[in-house]
Amino acid sequence: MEKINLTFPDGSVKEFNKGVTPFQVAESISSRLAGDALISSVNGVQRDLYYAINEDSKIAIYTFNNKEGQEAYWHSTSHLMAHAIQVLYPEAKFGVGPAVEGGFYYDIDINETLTETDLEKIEKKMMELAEANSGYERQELTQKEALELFEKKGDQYKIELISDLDDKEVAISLYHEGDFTDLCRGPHIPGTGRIKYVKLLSISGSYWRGDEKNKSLQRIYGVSFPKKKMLEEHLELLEEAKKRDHRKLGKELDLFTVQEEAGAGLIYWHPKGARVRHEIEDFWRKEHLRSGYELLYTPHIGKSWLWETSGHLVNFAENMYAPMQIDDQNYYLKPMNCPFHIMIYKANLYSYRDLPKRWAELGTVYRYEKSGALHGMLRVRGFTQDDAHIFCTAEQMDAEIKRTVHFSIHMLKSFGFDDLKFYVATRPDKAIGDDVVWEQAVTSLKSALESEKLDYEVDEGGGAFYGPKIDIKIKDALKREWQLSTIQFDFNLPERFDMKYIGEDGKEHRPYMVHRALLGSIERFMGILVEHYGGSFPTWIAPVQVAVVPVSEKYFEYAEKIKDELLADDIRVELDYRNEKVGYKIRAWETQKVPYMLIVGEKEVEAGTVSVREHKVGDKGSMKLEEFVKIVSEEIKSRVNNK
RNA sequence: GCUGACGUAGCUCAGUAGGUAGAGCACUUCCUUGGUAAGGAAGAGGUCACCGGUUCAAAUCCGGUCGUCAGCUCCA
Repeated sequence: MEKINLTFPDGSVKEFNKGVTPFQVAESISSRLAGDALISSVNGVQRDLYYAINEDSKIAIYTFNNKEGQEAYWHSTSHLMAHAIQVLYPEAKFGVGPAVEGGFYYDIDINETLTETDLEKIEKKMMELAEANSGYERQELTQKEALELFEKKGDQYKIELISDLDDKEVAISLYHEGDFTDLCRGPHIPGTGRIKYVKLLSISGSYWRGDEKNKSLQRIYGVSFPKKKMLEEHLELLEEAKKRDHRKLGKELDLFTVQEEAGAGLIYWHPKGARVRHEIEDFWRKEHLRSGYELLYTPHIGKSWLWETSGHLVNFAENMYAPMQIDDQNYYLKPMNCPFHIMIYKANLYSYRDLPKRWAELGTVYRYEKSGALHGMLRVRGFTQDDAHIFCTAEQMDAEIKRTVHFSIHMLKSFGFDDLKFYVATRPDKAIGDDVVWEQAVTSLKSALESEKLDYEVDEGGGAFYGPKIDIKIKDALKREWQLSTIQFDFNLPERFDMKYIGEDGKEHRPYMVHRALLGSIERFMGILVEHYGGSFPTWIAPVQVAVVPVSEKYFEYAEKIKDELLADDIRVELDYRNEKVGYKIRAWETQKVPYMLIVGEKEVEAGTVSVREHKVGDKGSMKLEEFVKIVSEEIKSRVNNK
């Protein structure tokens, strides 16, 4: 028997018979691995477990514990779901059914509208089919053969997909599983029996190939796991996300509303939400001043000249609101702050000695968003960017980028976001500015991250048309990613507005320009903050920091004294005058997620103390008010986020 | 914007063989003055999102508008 050498991910090499399959390789390691193995990769190409290896190769075996294995598992489950649907709805036509983050989906075309009950039916059928434990068998064929097959089935979507493939470049493959056949690149898990726990989560519309001109299909989302506990944990996480939904908490904690009568996508900040916002903005301003920024205020509308010059009317028109006529001139509501900051720059002639200029503004902008895109505070039509523009010389560029990245990390961490991911987005297809400048700018962005020893991913072609950018995403308490910061080069505006500065040589030069937003928008940031903390804000940003709870009205006078002293110490305090028992009041403030309660009754009046109760923790015993003030003030001052 | 679902008191929700509305919480008043997650009683509160249609009669059926939700698309 001819032998081949297989190299494992850890670098070790083992000898096998030629034609060995990844499954046999797994078996040779342990029966447990063979049982858990889902797919493999041979020389970097993902393969089914029964793929015959005929030459020396690098091999890796994937189980559900690997991202690769998980994807295959979910992908195979989507086939199983399609299978079940075909059994239940023989007329069904199938679109695509990939694995996605957190599960899988399949787009199907059937005449009736599916409901939640139908999902249960499909789920049940899937489990039935899984028990049959049929294998996923691969078959390769030519484009012509594939077309004939699906024409016979009358599946126009698959026909369209196959027509776009080229069988000289890629193998066109089918996978058979029981009596279900699907066009699929693979690989798949060994058999349906591996699929143990399935939950179909939701159903919604989606266009064939994501194009709204195409027919709308029904998309069923689901998730599956090999172990019951995994499914339970996953569902718990979804449950937790629902509990933390900022729209729900926004209502419960009376932070904000969006009102139908007043307009979609427009946020009304209630007093409690406004207090949180005030804290965020106050901190933001102080930190910017400390970091060498100057603050600006600019108007909310501007003449069309501004937007013609900036190019917004050409490139951003679909997001701008219709103009209003003032003295026979067209004025537009601003979708961005940059032209205004540039106007301030142009009001003076600067020397290279004056640069860099770092100008920041909490600038409220309005953008038209499609009604279906609106979502609580996360996607709105009017929002306040924590915007800034940096104008500098070419020589200063690298240092400014580094400085901005540094500052951004500081800001995000200050709010308790410690898990950060960095992305560098490069030149998109339609872009202005020449390649050399783009190259320089991208290098500058990358080296800024590298010098800070920060890992980053490159988002090829993800830059704005006017320049490349660094995006920073955070992971919240539920491990969900949100993009917050963006740091963008701009090769466009300095040119269009003919900006200049006088260099050392006495001649005019074009300044470099960087746009940046660190928190993104205050509305969106607030929404994310609410979800991250599940409404239990750190004391320094909590709308109410302390609630004073008198045991009965006999102690109102003492309670008022306490309240006044806390107010004098700049602590946000409320006194509960309600004619209720302590238990009732404690429950009320606890559900309002107030960090501290001070219970005062006869004992406290006599001893001159307060009884402290901490949110989520409970009774902390009694102490002198001064002592409590010291503890809380320190907590606020050092902005403790995680207790 | 598109597809689908939904829109009943401040909030969470009941309410289909079409016969002009109900609960809990919250709110108001009274009783109670009570120690660490809901004391008791009474009361007030809704042109059932809006507009139009079918009908003797519409929260309920039909159409349109607005809005919300899940996605698609897009993004701070």
